[in-house]
Amino acid sequence: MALYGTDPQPGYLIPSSDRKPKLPFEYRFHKTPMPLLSQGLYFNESTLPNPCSNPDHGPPSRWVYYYARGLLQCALDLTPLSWNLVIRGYSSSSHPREAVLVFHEMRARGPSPNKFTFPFLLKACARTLDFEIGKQVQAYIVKNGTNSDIYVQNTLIHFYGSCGKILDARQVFEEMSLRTVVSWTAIITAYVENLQYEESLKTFYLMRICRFEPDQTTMVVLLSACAELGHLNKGRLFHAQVIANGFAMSVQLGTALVNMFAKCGNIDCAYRVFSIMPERNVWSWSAMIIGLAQHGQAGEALRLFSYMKHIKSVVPNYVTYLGVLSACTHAGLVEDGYRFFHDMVHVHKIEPMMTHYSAMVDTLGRNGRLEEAYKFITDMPIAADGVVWRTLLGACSIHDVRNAGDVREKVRKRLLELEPARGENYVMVSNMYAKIGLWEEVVKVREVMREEGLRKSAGESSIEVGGLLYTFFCGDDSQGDCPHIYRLLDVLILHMKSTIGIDEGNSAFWLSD
DNA sequence: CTAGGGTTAG
Repeated sequence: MALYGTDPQPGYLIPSSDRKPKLPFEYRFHKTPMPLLSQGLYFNESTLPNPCSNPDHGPPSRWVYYYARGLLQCALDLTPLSWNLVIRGYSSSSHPREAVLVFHEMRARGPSPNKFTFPFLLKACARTLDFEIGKQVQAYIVKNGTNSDIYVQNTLIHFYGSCGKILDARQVFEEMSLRTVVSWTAIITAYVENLQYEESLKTFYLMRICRFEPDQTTMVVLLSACAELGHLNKGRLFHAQVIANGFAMSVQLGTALVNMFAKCGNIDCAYRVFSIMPERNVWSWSAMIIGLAQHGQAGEALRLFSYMKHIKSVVPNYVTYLGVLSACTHAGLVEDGYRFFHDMVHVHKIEPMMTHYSAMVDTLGRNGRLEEAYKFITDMPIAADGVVWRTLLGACSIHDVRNAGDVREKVRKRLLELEPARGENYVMVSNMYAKIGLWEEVVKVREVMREEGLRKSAGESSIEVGGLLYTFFCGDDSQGDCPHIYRLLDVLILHMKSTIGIDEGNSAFWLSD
């Protein structure tokens, strides 16, 4: 609930049958003095403030909403503009659903919605992922005759993309008679949001063939696609285009570049971009901290975090803490992990998400503190998910497996109860037993898998060689010289064993299945 | 009064 700030609670509807202007219930019981409608209108249509005109200024105070709604109720002969402003306010607030309710009121007793109404309304539907409502809105748009408006069409693409309906988004895009760079970016974004990164790049090439020039927003989206694909060469190319086009290094563009370089394995370039960014916010800092943590530079990540907080006075958010906790995991800093976790909850009032819990479990587990990790899980205020249990099971497999029987068995039981249909879990359990030589258990687990018809779903990875991206699956031998690849892998494992002392069990664990 | 954007573990 803390997330909702001081907004009014949803579900409040002004009864349309009530002719006499009356203040809403919540309005009457509000503690702070507020302007009374009976003393005349304090706002008119042109001065009605947009409660969310600048999201950086925090959530709007609740009376702004009540006042706006009271105004809609009391005033007669309102133009669509008044309604649109209230719908706009809600669509970018933390209660976007309310925008839809206001729209219903508008249809029931207000003027006819116009072409400005729908972009706001669809934005609200996109934010609430309300596909059914949005679909109805689209039908209404067609009836209303505003479906040829380019703003409406672009928002429709965005809406369908957000709801995971990429085909609907594509259809809207195809049927457009006129497109702008915004339309192209919207459909490219829809592909990225739906994890179809290759398709997003293809659409970009098509965009270029149609002689549209990308802008900053397009580049930001493409860079995030490169980051997800790990496609450093493409990312570099887009970076070059950013420079060649003379695009200003905005916060979003800089953050996207930092993230792309970090995800593609070039932490030095990430840091270089980060250091020349003219402006940074918590997202930029988070991207850099996560990048450093993922590259094993935990000390640097924590130093940066401290610098961000104390010197730059940037307030960390839950993503920043993901990076910080992951740095603690990689550096084996259990006590620091506890301390950061505590700060996150009690100083910054951030409610931990499952990922934060699993990072803590990972930190404890990797340090061999298996009992403690188990207790941490059972003390969590929310039920642990499969990821958390798998994290701890993984820790049981690498730490003192022979003596960890107690925790190990409890974890195995909980995991298989929670996700009995997930093949990967059985593979993990079976490998763990194999490692400590409990072969009869291995046979039992494999038996269960066979009976239930369970298989491990194929893990997917990709690697860039000579500018070409190769995507492959677990056990996939379609990539040409397979024996050669495995021989090379053996050499690499041998090298790791001799340099950092990876033990036999571990490499067997990695290579299984 | 309108459209598209960055950060999320193992």
